[in-house]
Amino acid sequence: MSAWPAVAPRPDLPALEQAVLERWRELDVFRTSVDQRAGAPVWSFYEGPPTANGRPGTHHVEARVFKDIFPRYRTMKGLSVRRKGGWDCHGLPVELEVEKELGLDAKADIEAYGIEAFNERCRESVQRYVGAFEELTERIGFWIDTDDAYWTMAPEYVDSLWWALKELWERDLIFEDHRVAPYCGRCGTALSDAEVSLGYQQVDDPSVYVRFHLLDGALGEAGAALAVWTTTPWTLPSNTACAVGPELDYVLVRTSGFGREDELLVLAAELRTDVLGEDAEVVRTVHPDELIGARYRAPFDVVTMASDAGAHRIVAAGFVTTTDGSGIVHLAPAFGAEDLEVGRAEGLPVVNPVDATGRFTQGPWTGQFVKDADPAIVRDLDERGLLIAARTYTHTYPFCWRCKRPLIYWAKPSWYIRTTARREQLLANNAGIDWHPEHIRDGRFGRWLENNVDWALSRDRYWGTPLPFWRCEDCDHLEVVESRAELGAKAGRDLSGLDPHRPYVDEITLPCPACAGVAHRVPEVADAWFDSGGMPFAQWGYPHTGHEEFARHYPADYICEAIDQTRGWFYSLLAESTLLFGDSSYATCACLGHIVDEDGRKMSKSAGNVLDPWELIEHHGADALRWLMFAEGNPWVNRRVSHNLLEEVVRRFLLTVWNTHVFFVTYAAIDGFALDTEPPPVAERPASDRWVLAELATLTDTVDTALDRYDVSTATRALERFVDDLSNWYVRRNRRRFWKAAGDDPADKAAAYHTLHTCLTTLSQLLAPFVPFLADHLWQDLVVSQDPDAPSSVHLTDFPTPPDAWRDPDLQAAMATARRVVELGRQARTTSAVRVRQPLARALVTVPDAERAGLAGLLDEVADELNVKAVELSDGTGELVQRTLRPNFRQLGPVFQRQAPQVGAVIRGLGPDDAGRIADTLDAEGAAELDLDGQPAVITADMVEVVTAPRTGWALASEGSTAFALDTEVTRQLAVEGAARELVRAVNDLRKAAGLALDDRIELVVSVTPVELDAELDAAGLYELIAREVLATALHRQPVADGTSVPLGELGTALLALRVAR
RNA sequence: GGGCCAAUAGCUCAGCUUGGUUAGAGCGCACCCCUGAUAAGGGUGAGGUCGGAGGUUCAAGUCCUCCUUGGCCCA
Repeated sequence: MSAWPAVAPRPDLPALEQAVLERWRELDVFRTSVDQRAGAPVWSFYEGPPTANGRPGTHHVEARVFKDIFPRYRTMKGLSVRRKGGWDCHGLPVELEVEKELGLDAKADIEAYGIEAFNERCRESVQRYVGAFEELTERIGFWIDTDDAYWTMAPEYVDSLWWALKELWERDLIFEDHRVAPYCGRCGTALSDAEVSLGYQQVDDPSVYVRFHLLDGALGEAGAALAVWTTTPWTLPSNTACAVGPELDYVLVRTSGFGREDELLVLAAELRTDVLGEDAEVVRTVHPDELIGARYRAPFDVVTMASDAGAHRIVAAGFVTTTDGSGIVHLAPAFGAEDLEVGRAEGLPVVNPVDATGRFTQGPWTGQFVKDADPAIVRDLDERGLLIAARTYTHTYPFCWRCKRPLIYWAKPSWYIRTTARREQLLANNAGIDWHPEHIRDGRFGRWLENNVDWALSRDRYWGTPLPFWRCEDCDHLEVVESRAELGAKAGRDLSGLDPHRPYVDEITLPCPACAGVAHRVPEVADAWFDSGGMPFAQWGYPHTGHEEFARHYPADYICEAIDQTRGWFYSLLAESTLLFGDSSYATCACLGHIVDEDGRKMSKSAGNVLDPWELIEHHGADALRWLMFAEGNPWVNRRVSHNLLEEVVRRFLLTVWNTHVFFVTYAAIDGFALDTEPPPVAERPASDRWVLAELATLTDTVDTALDRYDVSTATRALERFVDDLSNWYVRRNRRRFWKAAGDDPADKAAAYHTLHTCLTTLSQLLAPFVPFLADHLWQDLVVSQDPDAPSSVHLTDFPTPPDAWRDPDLQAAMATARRVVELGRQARTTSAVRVRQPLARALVTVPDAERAGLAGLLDEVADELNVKAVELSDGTGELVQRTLRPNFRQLGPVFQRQAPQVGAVIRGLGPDDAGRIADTLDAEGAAELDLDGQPAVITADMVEVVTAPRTGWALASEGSTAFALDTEVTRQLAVEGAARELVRAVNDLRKAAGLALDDRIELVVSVTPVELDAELDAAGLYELIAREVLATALHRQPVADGTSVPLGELGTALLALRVAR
């Protein structure tokens, strides 16, 4: 048998973790843990990788530890859980990072720099940050195979995406159409939402109200005009329709003072005075139905339309509101997303007289930047008598974050995935996903799917998956390829070594199969979310390779990301798998809340409250950070992280585990306890052993069930409670069993050691998925150090299954009662000011009937804890107790309804005599009659709880129907015993002050005065007790020359001296 | 403007799906104890109109409606 390891009373957790990491590396524990489950049923996990475009932050730790815990748990449960890593490599964030490094400012700059060189820099940037992620990943104990990781920029990965795109194309699920996007004319590029949000400014814009003369119906005949509002006069020449709200109220008003006398205008009733002032006279209300379909005269005719059929009429649109404007919205489908949407539904033409630099291409303002043309356009309207009013409007408007120029919303041709064609299936698949939290399904994600619009697939960028679309420059025929192999075949040369990125793919041309023309690749790349959503198949290179792996791992049992991925990864995964395979690519999805700072604020660079994960880990350790993530608050809502919270985790939880562990190992070493000794049968162990094992069994069930349901909160709460029970009840109550002389009761001692060892090793296994470092360290100390044949790491063990012999719910309930009684006893001690070290003679306890039998077996435990010689359990009747009744509303309520509160009051108000009488009646007959304001009311036994309490005049503490009465009389004999206890304490103080080891033996010299006290201590055998307690091999009652004085209150004084025994 | 989430003790959070009359824990605070887990440990106590207003019910922190504040997402 091997020696127990040395354990530090105060551990350096980060250093301990480093040592564990070192051993994991040496023994290749991660790989072993996966490999030893080869052949077991597969539990599939997909890594939704971070985009490697910046250093990892604390929020990455959150997602990554939640991705770690469940695979670890499932592995311990015996499943085969492959952990294939991955890296998202493409996308605008990467490009922006590189642009910043290179000092580039616009697409023109990038093209001047060269796409080839630029993309090379993007590739390098990704690789650089991947390194940073790999480091952190290892340090936090996230077991993911980064050597086996997929990279979305890998040619094979891109091949898979091309296959998917061709598949969608052949199913008619991809099309090209106009798309309105925020656009910077100077930079020549559309901006992403993220970029747009960088550049909002508050500005004054023109706010103009314009007359659109009606041509149809009664209103047209009367010469009425629509009052139309816009803040972008430059879009008016492109007007194709006006929108009204079908639910809004409109009025026809007669007004003067806006350049015309007695004119008739139509606008929203609610906005009449805002637009026209108090003087406008309402002629009549106008129902929207009267407006919808009516034609009006266009404000400009300077722009040519392909066809003006159906244009310049009034349409209905739900988005029209009365928060500002006139309630009549001018529509220019080329310059507004909503405009375009309505325009499509209504079959309106898209009129776009603006080029890619943001300048007019038609009309009198040709060549001008559109926003600069606003004043001239307003002047023109005024000159033609169409201007009602020109005001200013203060609002936030997006500006280009690079060049500070105002953005315009501008329609440009884009590629779409026709997700709307599969909307019902998307919804059905979503309904089958096990969301955590549940509300995501019908809330954020479900709503979003219900309002699904086609997926805007293309980006006019450089570092992305190039769309595999080759278009003939002559006949517009589109050729889509599913791989580099197919591309090579069509191009007639070997392209197997082609880097499928720009600019290389752009250089490939194909002969058009439809005509004699040449097909060039379209310039766009794919939205990087298409890459991410394709990982279920593309990570294996499917369908070109990896059929078997794909089949084995599709769909994922579990994925996890923060809530901001609902419209990102969660959507792209679901959309692609639904469109390609018909089902969802994931069964369970955990959706984490964000990490915020100590004050609940979002962490951001500008607020200066970003916490570097490395700093947190170096201070407190990865386990502390992990436990905080799992245990602090609800994972689905925003949670706080701070040094203070981490310190608390360490103190409250990790160190409590550690202290218990240290206690065990310290005494096991002193005693030479060996694991290979036969453990006493559980049934033969003392009650507290059986109790703690029963609690351990319950804990194991709780943690198992909770993890099975992805519920870390329940699991961590149960673990925290058990650790507290183990440390502050089991160990504290049973300390003496570990240090008492071995000869006294070897079976009891063995029971104690085996019980605590079982608790700690099982705890180590239960903790393994949560705090893998500390758990494995415990395992080394407790198991590996003793048994070279044991699994070399806790992570290679099976999740524990408690034997039925441990289970004992009755004992658990009894101990709960005992502990409640102890609490009351302490309360009684405190109020009576008799310290616990002073023994007392007796106490009387009352508990509810149901708990009496259980408590009876634990009275010694209670007596010992409270230092009372005898704790008696009252039988609830007789002279010593009085009874009162408490109403049980759960039973009373349904029977007495309105009278329930009254009945309850009567029950509560009964004096001890009446209550006792009724309790007896209930006991005998099961029912009793109460007087309810002269009316009889019959109650049954289940409607009341009988509360008994001692009436002895002793110090009393009670709670609910449990009461504790303490006889506080200190007799001379008890006082002398108290003095002996005092001496034990004093000697142990001296031992400690002298720096003695726990098992050093001493010789003790004592001189107690007065002599009567000395004689009493001797007569009661208390000197022997003292000697035993302080490990004195000899106790000399003789004068002490230079001793330590110990006051013994009114009883006398003692002088003490000690030396180490030889 | 729409959607979702949150609001419980000074602070951080449980409890709400299943309504029951004394709403819990940790930290902090006050007082105390222990001294063989000791640069640890333990106890007792104070502290809460459960964000606000209505409603349903014999009974609401818990269910419903509206509102306020904050966060996230979308327009």
